[in-house]
Amino acid sequence: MTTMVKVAQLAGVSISTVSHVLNGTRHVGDETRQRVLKAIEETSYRQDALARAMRRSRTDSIGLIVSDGGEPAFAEMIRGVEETAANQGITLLLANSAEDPQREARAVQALLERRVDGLILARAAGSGPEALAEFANQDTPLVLMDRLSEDPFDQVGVENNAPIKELVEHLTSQGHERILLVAGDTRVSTLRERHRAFQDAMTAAGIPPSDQLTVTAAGQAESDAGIEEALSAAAPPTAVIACSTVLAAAALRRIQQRGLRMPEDIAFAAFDGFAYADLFDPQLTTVRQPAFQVGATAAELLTRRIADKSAETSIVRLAPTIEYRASTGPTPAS
Amino acid sequence: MTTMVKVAQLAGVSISTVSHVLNGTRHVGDETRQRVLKAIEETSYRQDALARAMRRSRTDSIGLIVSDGGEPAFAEMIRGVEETAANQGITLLLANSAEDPQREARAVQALLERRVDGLILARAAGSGPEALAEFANQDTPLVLMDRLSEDPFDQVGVENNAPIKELVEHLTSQGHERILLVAGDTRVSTLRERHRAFQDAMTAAGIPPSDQLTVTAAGQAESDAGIEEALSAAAPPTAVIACSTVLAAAALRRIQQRGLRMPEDIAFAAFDGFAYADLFDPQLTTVRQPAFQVGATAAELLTRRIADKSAETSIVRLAPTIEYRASTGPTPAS
DNA sequence: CTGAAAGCGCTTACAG
DNA sequence: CTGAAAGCGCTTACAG
Repeated sequence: MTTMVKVAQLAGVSISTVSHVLNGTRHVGDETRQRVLKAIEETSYRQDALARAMRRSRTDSIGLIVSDGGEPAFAEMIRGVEETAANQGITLLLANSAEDPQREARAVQALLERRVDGLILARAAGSGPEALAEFANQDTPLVLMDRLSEDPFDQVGVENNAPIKELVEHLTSQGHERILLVAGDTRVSTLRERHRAFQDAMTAAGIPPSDQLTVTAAGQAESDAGIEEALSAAAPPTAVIACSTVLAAAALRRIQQRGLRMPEDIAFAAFDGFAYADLFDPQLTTVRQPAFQVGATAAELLTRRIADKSAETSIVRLAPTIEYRASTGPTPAS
Repeated sequence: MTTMVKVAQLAGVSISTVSHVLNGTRHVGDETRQRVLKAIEETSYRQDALARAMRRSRTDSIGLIVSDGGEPAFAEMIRGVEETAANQGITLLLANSAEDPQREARAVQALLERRVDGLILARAAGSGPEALAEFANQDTPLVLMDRLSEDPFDQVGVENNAPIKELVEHLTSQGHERILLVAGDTRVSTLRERHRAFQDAMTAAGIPPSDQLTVTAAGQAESDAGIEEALSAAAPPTAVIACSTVLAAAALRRIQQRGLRMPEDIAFAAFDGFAYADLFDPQLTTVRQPAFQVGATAAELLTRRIADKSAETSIVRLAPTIEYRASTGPTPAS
């Protein structure tokens, strides 16, 4: 492998000069610079980012740990982070905790050992507060993505209250009173917020939320069972709101199995639904998250923080858009 | 930041000993080792992977460049690579070329500068052979993923011939003769292979493939126009095979717009279709790729190659499974 | 069983 | 306008 020493010898200069030509860190005489450039070319020299990072105490890399790389929304967030980082010459180190706090903890350690300049974290469902203790001392900046908390870090996620409220109002205005909420694992902050927003909106509509019409469950099997039970109750729901893609899929399967028509027998809406919700029949009402933008914003918050560790922490909530389609009946005028 | 020096001082040993305790590279007396461990604990020392990598000429990291992070199949491959790497203590550096050869070239350089131990590449559509020249000298191992080529590298992708052949036979056996192939950008090797397989299978069935019933196009708009033209022809197709998720979505939209019923008016099948193809109505026949497995295999091939640079190169083709559903009419006995 | 020292490939004051 | 040299934090022969 070619190093600066060889380049310097070939060009007849010192390695200082090679370094300065490479990085543009000080003026180099035109003729000298040409010789260096030529030597770089001839030796097909490539800078060693490791050695550079070690001297500069800066790697120009950031880490991203997602809680579920399989969810389409997270795939989009990853794209947003990557693109924003790449545009700034920053390399992305990616890890997936798969909702396992232990894997999350290992990933945090691995990335810190690699001296990332900062870290973006979408926490695993069961991840406790100790996971964040590491970052309290401000050595390595941390940005919380999607799954927010009360901790004093930069954060970016989506607004969960307003869309749920709007959805509930849309359904209740059509006369729905028995609305099933498939909320999933409420240890996850997004799902907890949506659950809470639902209860508030129902209460505001004068319909006390009932446990029979709320499915909260950590696992897939539990969710399935809960949905089945709710749909087969004596007074079944006339509408369903599912709080995530997987939950929506689970609910739709049960609805199809029972031969229920949407929206005649049961109205249906999903938070963060399917990539091609318009291709379903009936087309599905969906709360669409600006997932790419969430990732891009996380990367921006992080680079800002890296540049200025003493800046005020900011918490960004991006607004999802509700795409009304046939599965919830007539589209509201908007 | 704590370094080995501080730990060594605290424990009253040399940094050699600290290093050996940390890495288990030589025996250390039990009492000494305990003192070192205690000092590590007290100082909350964390190894510097950069310095370590520099000395060892090995980073325990690999790079992955995907051509389209937005495609669900690639998201799965990324997961497969990440999980396999993480299980071996290897960190993943991720880049997305977004089908842009220039971004791909930049990503390759960035990852090589970071001294990844090896690279997995799903090439961008328009990427030429010069992109691979870099790797001919065997310095950094390269594995080609999903989009294969004639070049002498380890490669992993899916078998494209057999599923297309089977699909065509399934359709022709039902009497379909005018089958539209939506092939997309045939500069992409997977799409080129599927296109070719289609022509072969049709010829074998005694139906000469026609240009009117083949849409090859690099861009979305072109594809849309081609599909529209084919569907509105005097002798429209009675069946459609779409070669990717985006192409399938484009075709389905046109089919829905025209109010065509599936499979009565037109049969439909997609290669690498939708995450929830069973939730569509009618349910969609889909060729499902083992995408996670493709990623996992890529990572395995790469680590094998890193361990033994002189091993025989291997080309792995994983078999997709065809999920027959209502959109292609009666399911074949299997 | 342990330590002193060289060196991985850079950047960056310091000096002229 | 340019160079000599220290040092980033480790690993690893070499020596005892």
